[in-house]
Amino acid sequence: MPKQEVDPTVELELSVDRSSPVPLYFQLSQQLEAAIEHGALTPGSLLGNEIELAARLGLSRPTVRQAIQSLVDKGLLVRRRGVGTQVVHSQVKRPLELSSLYDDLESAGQRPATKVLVNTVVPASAEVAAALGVAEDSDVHRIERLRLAHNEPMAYLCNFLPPGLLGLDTAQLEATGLYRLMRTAGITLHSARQTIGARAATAAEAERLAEEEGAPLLTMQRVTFDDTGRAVEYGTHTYRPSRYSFEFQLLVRS
Amino acid sequence: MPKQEVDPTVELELSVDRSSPVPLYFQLSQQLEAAIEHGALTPGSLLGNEIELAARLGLSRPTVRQAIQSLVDKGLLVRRRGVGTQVVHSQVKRPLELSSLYDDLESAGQRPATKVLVNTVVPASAEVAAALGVAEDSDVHRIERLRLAHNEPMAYLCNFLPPGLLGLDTAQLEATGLYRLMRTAGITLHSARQTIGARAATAAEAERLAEEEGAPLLTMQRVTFDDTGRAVEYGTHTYRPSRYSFEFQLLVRS
DNA sequence: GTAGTTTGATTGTCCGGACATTTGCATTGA
DNA sequence: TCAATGCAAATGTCCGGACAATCAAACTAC
Repeated sequence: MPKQEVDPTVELELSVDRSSPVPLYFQLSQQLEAAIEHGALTPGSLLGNEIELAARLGLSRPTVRQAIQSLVDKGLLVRRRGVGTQVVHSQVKRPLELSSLYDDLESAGQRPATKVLVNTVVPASAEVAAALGVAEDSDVHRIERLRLAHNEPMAYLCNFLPPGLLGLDTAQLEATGLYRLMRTAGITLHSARQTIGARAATAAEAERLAEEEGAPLLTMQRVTFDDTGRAVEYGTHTYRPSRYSFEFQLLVRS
Repeated sequence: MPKQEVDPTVELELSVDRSSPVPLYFQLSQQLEAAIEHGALTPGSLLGNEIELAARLGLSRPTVRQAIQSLVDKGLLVRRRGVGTQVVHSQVKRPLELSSLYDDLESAGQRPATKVLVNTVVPASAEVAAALGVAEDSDVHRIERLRLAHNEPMAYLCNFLPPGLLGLDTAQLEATGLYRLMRTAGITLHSARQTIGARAATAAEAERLAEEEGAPLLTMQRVTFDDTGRAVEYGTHTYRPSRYSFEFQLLVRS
């Protein structure tokens, strides 16, 4: 007699609230994600078939599929036709997201500090104009900031923004990150194009970051677009590699 | 009389082949993507409502939605309830994918060359064992390669693989990339955890890459997992920043 | 004229079903 | 014993419909 595989979801307390305004598929996917997170669904275990799961919850199969699919897109589950849906052996933290350095540091418990060096309006150089898609020599905001952690400089951030998009208050910039300001101003961030590289520090850069001239620096350039396709920010950042590196998770598009 | 907005999809020749084995939603999404790619669907234009589109193609609305959704996930379209579906103002190239340096170079028309320096089996160090999830001192493959473009060294790649996963033929490694070898060996890549940083070159590193000691180097470490959650590769790479930088597109998870 | 209201258009969610395709396992046959 | 066949299970694809939520524009009232 073959070993009877126990369906883990049977023991799981799954339920949906039909009177709630939050979509049913979302309620389900959140519960499944939580179960995976705290180990109720162990990696590698099968996730019992969709039909029965739908029946037990009183949902339709498309709704259950939508919930499962969202977790597959997050990389938490793997589906195999003819086999079933499996929980991926973790290691999955979170995919690379469009996050600000500020948020990264804050979630790492570093209590970042920001010092605004420059907050002014300048004519756009050719490089900035091309990145933001505005006319050369037209007005753009220029912000230069120094990001500190534990009172040590960590990164030098130079950003350009198109005019009239955002009220750029120096006090607010020191209290939070630029991305958070943009979001609260009603800008829907959509995508960004990034380049990460390295180079030797110039004398000016070295001074700002308390490094020596010629020391290796990690560099990042980014143009960010909102959901209408407008470029809303162009940034040129330099990081001290001893204090910061880019860490992220990628999923294979299949 | 208000200006009559012309629905761009009306002029588009969309059609599906029901006898084809390729899914209908996929046929549609490919045609839409192609139309966006070569400009038949201009950025910012509305993509006429789903219901009518479905009717015109003789498809059901869920099928059309599935096609549209896949393009939304790729960042090519934006949906707004009560408004419609818009083509994103381009700038979108491709999202960050789990690609090999080899493929990157090849698609840039650089005809990369690879020189295998080391291809052997060694006992796993603590670091390697932790990354691959194997016992310390157990056997692992070790590969060291030098990647060249235009006869100039560009990157030094050091990789560790668990044993028995792959036949590692030196000739094959020089002819193509490691990732392509893994895929053709039937390994389904799923996700990877990466760290990108910078540091000064040691004397040995400088010699390998034809740089000077202390010159800035771009570094990348990566652990790759297949869809069963096994770690299938751990790599430590160093790049010459004058020859290579990481360039990619991110989408905001919403 | 301006502010608030209605209304039409469009996507979001959800249902219940049908059949196809793939996989793994058990059975059968040589 | 081993290979080929058949079967059951699971996900993949697709349909047609229903109602809800949201947004923008037209409309109305002041």
